[in-house]
Amino acid sequence: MPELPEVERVRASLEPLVGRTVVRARLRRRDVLVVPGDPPGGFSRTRETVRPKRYTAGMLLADARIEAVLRHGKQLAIAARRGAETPILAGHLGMTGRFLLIEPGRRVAAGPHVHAEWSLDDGTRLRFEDPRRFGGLWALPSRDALRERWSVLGVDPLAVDDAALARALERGLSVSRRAIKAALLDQRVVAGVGNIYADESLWAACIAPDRLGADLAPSEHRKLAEAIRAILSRSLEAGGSTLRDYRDASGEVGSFQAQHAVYGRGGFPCPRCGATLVSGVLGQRSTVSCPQCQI
DNA sequence: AGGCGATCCTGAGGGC
DNA sequence: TGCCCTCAGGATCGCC
Repeated sequence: MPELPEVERVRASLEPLVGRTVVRARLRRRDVLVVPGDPPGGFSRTRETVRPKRYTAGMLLADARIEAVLRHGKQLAIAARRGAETPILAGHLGMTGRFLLIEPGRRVAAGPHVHAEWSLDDGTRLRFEDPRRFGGLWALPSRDALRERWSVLGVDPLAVDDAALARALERGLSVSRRAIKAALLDQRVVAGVGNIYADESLWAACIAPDRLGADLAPSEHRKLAEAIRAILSRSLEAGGSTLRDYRDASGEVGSFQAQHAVYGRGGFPCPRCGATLVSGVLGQRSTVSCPQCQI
């Protein structure tokens, strides 16, 4: 489950693309790409029959020069230039999505879930694969379109402080009148926290996941903001958490899973107080917490 | 209007 | 050993 640390590693490992020109782009599965005119979630997710819009290789950045690889929360974007145009290819890894960079001359067998492939002017190839297809690609016409797409996202967890967290939690009833864990999973509140780091952060801040977001005290905003920053930056240093699928674009795994205090550790002792960690379901997500020291 | 349940999808892993 | 069943989970849609 790539969250911010994992997505940031993927972004960094895609940096060698900057300056390269895409000489060939190929889409193998039309339904992993959302193009202008498609329903927002992609035509395959709508119940009614929607005729797919035409897509062009240009939407996948063919003949464009890559200028930057960007990230906001868990969202990625490859920004490019083709003459006066500045096309963007945005991406989300979902649960099992991967970008894979293949050096010139290297052969890597393609599995059954390679949905898009690119060739670059130096012979490097790029693949997007995603067995479960919770991820996807979005073709955007401009940087403004990317800004608009990202404008709904909340603050960056690496920079979140108590004031920003309090503001996000108090912004409307929708965010505050629900469990703090559910609020943390909402990308409009803090962009980039997912199930693993929500549980880890709440444990580090000694806050029970089912507390209402609106009921947190100012001191708890501070502790939680500190916990989110500390855990995400430690995970980033460790290369993220590799549970099953996660790899960066060079195929490297992360090691932060060895430092998880609660995620996946239900029934085991709390590393802080020794009480048995309890796992349950909150916000439709498996949730592990310490019943004794998270209050 | 906001909150929450259902939904998409495939492979890993447990049980027998 | 091999099959079958359950479960994991981000984001969106639709219902209350």
